[in-house]
Amino acid sequence: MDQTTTAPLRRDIAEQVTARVLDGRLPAEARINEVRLAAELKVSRTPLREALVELTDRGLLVAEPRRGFRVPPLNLDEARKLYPLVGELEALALRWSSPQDLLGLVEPLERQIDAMRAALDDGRGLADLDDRWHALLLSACGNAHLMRIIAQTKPLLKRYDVLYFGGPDRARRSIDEHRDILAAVRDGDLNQAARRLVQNWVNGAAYLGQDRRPSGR
Amino acid sequence: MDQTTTAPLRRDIAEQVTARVLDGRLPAEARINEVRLAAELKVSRTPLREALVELTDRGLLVAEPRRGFRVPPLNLDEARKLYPLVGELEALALRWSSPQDLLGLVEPLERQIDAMRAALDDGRGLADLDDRWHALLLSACGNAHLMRIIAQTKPLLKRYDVLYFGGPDRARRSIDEHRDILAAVRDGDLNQAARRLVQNWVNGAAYLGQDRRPSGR
DNA sequence: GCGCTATATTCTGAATACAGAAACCATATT
DNA sequence: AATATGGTTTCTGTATTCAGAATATAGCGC
Repeated sequence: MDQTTTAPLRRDIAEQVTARVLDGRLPAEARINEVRLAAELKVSRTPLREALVELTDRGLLVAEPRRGFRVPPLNLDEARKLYPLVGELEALALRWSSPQDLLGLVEPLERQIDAMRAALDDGRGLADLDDRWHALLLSACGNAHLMRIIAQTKPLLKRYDVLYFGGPDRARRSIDEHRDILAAVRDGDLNQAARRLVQNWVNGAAYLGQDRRPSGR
Repeated sequence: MDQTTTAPLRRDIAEQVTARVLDGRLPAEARINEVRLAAELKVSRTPLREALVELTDRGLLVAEPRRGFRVPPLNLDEARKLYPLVGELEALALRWSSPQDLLGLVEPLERQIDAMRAALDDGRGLADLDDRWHALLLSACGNAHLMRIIAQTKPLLKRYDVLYFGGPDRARRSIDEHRDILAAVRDGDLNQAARRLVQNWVNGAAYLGQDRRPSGR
């Protein structure tokens, strides 16, 4: 069977650096000190730099000529463009999915929605469930390059995602949107489903502008 | 202009390696010998590897766990998915362009089409003009991430593009399609223009099936 | 002669070393 | 006191070195 294929070190590192950018351990605007970060991650600079180059190519970091890597500033304007972008990319993936395979996904997708309803108050858990739901929905798309692009683009958006944490009202609405998307899938109307999927992301962007309310309740 | 800003070496290297993949000096299936390639490019392995990591992340190369980097095989099925993908990405960029800015582009785009008509027999020059036309058409799109994705995806397709080189008949048809796209832009009907843009790419894919032998022996 | 195993070589992946640019700091000068 | 300036230190970008896996080669047994 499959032996333990040693993944290249840069893969792990890229994931860890991504996590640090998303959770703010590497905050916006921060310059990255390669030696210190390498020490923290217990690796040498070489694979770390390879990971940083990867992330820079995806837009999660920026490289300034002789000044190294930096976490780009948070930019509401950029965020407002990213949400529709991910929406359209996912919509494309959905339209290009195999309709039969999609029908097989209806039931697990339904169950996931139930799970989300049960986790209305757990912001982080809900975000995870949301991610998995979208991933599952798009798992029937055979366009590998599109899927790669989506996977590489979503972290850019996640950086803003964590900011708003819509709260239960937003969560409820999003769950309803998921239900409607799923209904269109069940009907075999992929175009309708795709439109609703875009709308789901666009609606997510709408929550960016307003002040971030602490999730107290 | 600011010329003193030394671009990182990996940028040059990535471009040179891309060129070698596209023109076949690094043929499909070829494994990349890092020391040899570094010697040929007169650089050390470190920035070369950084460039290879970049290109792998874009899908132009593949990395096998402990066997290094490889040029992925040509895959007609992949190509047939890449053309519509680039088409949809460009269509998106067009729909998101500033209508006013687009109107300002109509005249230069018209001139470029004339230049293409004059270069009907020069396959390589024509391909260049085509590239520039599309780049110009999308230059009014302000979505930086989408533009980056497009720029990173097109080389994947170029690998197949050079194979067919449709000939003057295909060229003539493509030029007509460009004219029709431009007409829709002139009318301010971006959706129509976007649809025609997708079709232009899809038609490009149609020329792939022809004279390319598969591997089965 | 053919196949298998042991050994040598090659190559990648990672660590370390080095050179030059940028940032920092302290001092001196107006 | 504020600012310019020279020197020092830090950090990046690149080169080189090292270790271990993968592949090729030669030797050995059958």
